[in-house]
Amino acid sequence: MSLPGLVEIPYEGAFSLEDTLKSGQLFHWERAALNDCAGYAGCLGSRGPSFITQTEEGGVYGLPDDGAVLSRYFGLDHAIESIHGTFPGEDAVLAEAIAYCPGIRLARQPMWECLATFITSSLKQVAHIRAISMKLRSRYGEAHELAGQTFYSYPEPGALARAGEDALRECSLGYRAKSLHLAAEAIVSGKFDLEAMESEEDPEKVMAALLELHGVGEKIANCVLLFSGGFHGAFPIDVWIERILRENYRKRVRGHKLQKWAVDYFGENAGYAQQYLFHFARKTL
DNA sequence: AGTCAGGCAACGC
DNA sequence: GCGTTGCCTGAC
Repeated sequence: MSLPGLVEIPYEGAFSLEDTLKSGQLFHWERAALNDCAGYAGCLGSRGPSFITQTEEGGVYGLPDDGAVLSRYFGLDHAIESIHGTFPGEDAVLAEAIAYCPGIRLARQPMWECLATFITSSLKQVAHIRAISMKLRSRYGEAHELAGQTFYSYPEPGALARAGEDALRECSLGYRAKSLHLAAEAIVSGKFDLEAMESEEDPEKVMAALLELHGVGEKIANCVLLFSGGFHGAFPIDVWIERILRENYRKRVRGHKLQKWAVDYFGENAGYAQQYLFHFARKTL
């Protein structure tokens, strides 16, 4: 099957576009229709809008380019079966979480967009994170047209640095405005070398650089490693993960000890396990 | 009206 | 190291 004007994006294993978009990594994709085909559209970093859709049979189709950009962005190049092979053998909880939502993928977002979005996420719920992202985009990003709708790219660090903390506060950011503004300035000044960090292969180095930023702690840094850096061993612990580790895995420790246990126990793809468990916990606990 | 939410930094011990 | 507290905002 093919869809007019769209490129098919191949993948192996389970994939659900809907579940991936709802899984707490990506906050700005919007429903859109292209050539009478219903799907989702959004900007990747500072690029113009992309479009993606999934048929009932599971086929994934998108624009623009040859699909390689979208494939990488949505983790369609991940070998899910072999990732599952690295999980602990006997784990009924994880098995149930995977069965609950088998099609979730770890995205690979542009680093600045990911970092900035998670800086604004602290003590916020998904709907609000989304509202903040959209407001920042429409105010400081660049407008692009697709199929009669307007989509905004995520603002460049320079745009947010110039805007200033007080202006950012007007986007419902509260105390997060300071952190976001400082992060933007750190990138503009080169204090945080975004380009170097995007291509850095050692997660420890990226982690160390991220923790230097005001407003970035272990949780947000791990989110950036996992959702942008492609380091699938990173294991962000938020209240939901902590809850499921406590209630279903009987773990009573917290902080670094819990972090170390999780990484050791779930293994090299602990972050994928985290993503299944997170979604499962959010729906069932 | 008060509580609480998908963290963090600053401070006290 | 560990625990506590204040922080903006919106939803209930």
